Amino acid sequence: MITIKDVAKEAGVSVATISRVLNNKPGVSDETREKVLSVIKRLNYNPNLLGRNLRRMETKMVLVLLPAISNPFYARIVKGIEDVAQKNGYGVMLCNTDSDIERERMYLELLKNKLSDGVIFMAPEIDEEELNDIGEKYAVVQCCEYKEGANVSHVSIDNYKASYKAVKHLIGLGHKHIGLISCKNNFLSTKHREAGYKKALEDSGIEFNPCYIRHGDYSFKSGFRAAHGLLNDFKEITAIFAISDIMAIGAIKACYENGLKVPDDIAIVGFDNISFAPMYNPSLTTVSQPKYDIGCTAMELLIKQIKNKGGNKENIVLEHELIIRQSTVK
Amino acid sequence: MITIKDVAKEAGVSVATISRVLNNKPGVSDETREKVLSVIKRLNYNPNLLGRNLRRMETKMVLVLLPAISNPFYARIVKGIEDVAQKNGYGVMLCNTDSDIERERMYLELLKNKLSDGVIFMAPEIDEEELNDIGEKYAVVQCCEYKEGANVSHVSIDNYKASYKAVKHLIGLGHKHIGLISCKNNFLSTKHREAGYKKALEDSGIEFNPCYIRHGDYSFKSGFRAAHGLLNDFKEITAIFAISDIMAIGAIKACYENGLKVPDDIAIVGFDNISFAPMYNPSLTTVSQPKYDIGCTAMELLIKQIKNKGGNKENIVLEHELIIRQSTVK
DNA sequence: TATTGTTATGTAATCCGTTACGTAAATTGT
DNA sequence: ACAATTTACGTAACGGATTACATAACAATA
Repeated sequence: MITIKDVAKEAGVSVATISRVLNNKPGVSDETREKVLSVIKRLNYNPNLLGRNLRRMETKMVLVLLPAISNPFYARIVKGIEDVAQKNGYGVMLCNTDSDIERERMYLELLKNKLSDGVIFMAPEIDEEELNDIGEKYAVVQCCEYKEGANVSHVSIDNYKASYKAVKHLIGLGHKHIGLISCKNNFLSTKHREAGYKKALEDSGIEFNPCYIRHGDYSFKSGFRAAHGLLNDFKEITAIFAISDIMAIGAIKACYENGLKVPDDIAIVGFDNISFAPMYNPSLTTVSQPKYDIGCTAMELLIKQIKNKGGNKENIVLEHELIIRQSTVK
Repeated sequence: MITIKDVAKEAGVSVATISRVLNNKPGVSDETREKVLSVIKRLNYNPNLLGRNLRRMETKMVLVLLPAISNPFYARIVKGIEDVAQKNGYGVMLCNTDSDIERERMYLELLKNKLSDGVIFMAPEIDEEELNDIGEKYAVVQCCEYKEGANVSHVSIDNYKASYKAVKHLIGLGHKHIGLISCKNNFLSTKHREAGYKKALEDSGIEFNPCYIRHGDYSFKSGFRAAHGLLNDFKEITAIFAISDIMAIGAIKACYENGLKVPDDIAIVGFDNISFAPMYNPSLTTVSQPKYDIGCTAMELLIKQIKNKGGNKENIVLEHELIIRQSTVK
């Protein structure tokens, strides 16, 4: 392997000069600089970042922990993160936690072991306390999903308002019996979306029926089953709001298999506006999160923290938007 | 920051002993070992891997370069890669290249700079020569998509046979005018899938009509447009084969918007069996690749190369399967 | 001419953990 | 009881790049 020493010897200068050239530092004559550069090229030298990183005690790498890359919801967010990262000279490592706390902890080792300068959680599995501990020592940002108690920055939308708006849309179309497909988990977004659903009903003088809520796990199948159950048990239901697009799509599929047409017989609203939402048949009415901006903002917060050695915690709420498509209106 | 020296001082032993305990090496008495472990826990010490990696000249990290994490096709493959990696003590960094050769090169620096022990390409943008150069010095595996000329291992299916089988399925259902939605790119898979299409027609005595081929870019929209064009220009077409599921889904959507029912009026076949294929309405007939196994195999090959310092190039072809769903048969 | 400042470059310490080698003590064998 | 072996540890070199500090050459100023 070629090291900085080899280059120094070949160019007839010291390693310090090579280092200065590599890092574009002043104090090197143009002549020497060019000679060094040509030797670097000739020897095909690549600086060993393990050495540099050890010395500088930084890696210019950040960790992004996501429950599943298969979830299309994250794609645009990650794009935002990557674009900002690249602009600032950072690399991004995406890591799948599979919503498994052990895997999450395993990847967090990369942070503790100095192999990464900071971390963005898409949906932390660890609890408030652990998150807090990490947040005290390292640069951490939560993105979309977050733990309320933890003193750790986050970027998200107002899920309560968004959900409220989605259900109000259905009510505005004349629906009075509206099912909800939610999830059994501790996510704050879930709690807020359920609360928004209830508030919208209440504000419109519609009585809340707890039996109209079914629980899935964000999967297509769970959405399918939940909708199937709702439609069988409550013939009066004419609309369903699902707290994720994938479950909403499962619900549409269930409607069709039950001989019901969407939106003619049943209206469906999802949440997230994943890339498949406009592709589906019928295309899906849903709440759009400004995913790209969320990603950009999260990365910007993280970089700020890295630079300030962990200072400034901030919480940022971005605007959502209801996108009306075929699944509620012809 | 707490270093190995602090731990050594606190435990009253030398750094060598700490290191031996950290790495489970022999030559430490049980008593000392326990004392060291308790100090490590008490001080909340995390070894700095930058030091270790520099000394060992390895990182136990591998790079996975994929064109877009938003493409659901890669999800299961990545899962396979990760599972095998974890079993062998490797971490996986996923990196989005956006099919951008510069971004790809940027991430390849991580390999050249020793921040990663090897790389798996999902679809290399760099040409044969560059790939060859990298393959000579580093551990490299190509996964699914590959460059034929490069002397670099790959894992894939037989796209020619798979495509042949898909088109034969349509012919077996009585279709004689079959459109093809392909892509304009240099992927070998594309070439092979087109060739399989032609061969299937030929073997069944159906004349190949070059106008029946339209080109997309793997996107939903491009599939939509291609199908739209085909249906408008050639009323006799009763079936369409798309070389990717997403384009096939675009095609289905186009059919519905043209007032044609799938599969009653038009049969559609896709390729890849992404997670959305069974969810779609109608569910999509498609060619399934053993994605999880492909991922596992690729990672196994890579680990073998890392251990053998770049030796043994291997090419492995895994079996595909045609999955028949609603889009071709009621 | 003596002094000060500037520029280009080199020397060596440093970052943290690993490991080859050395040593002293304990154990075994005869 | 003595030599040979084993065990448990320590010392210091090492990996590659960075950087504080030192130095030498030269120019500018008084």
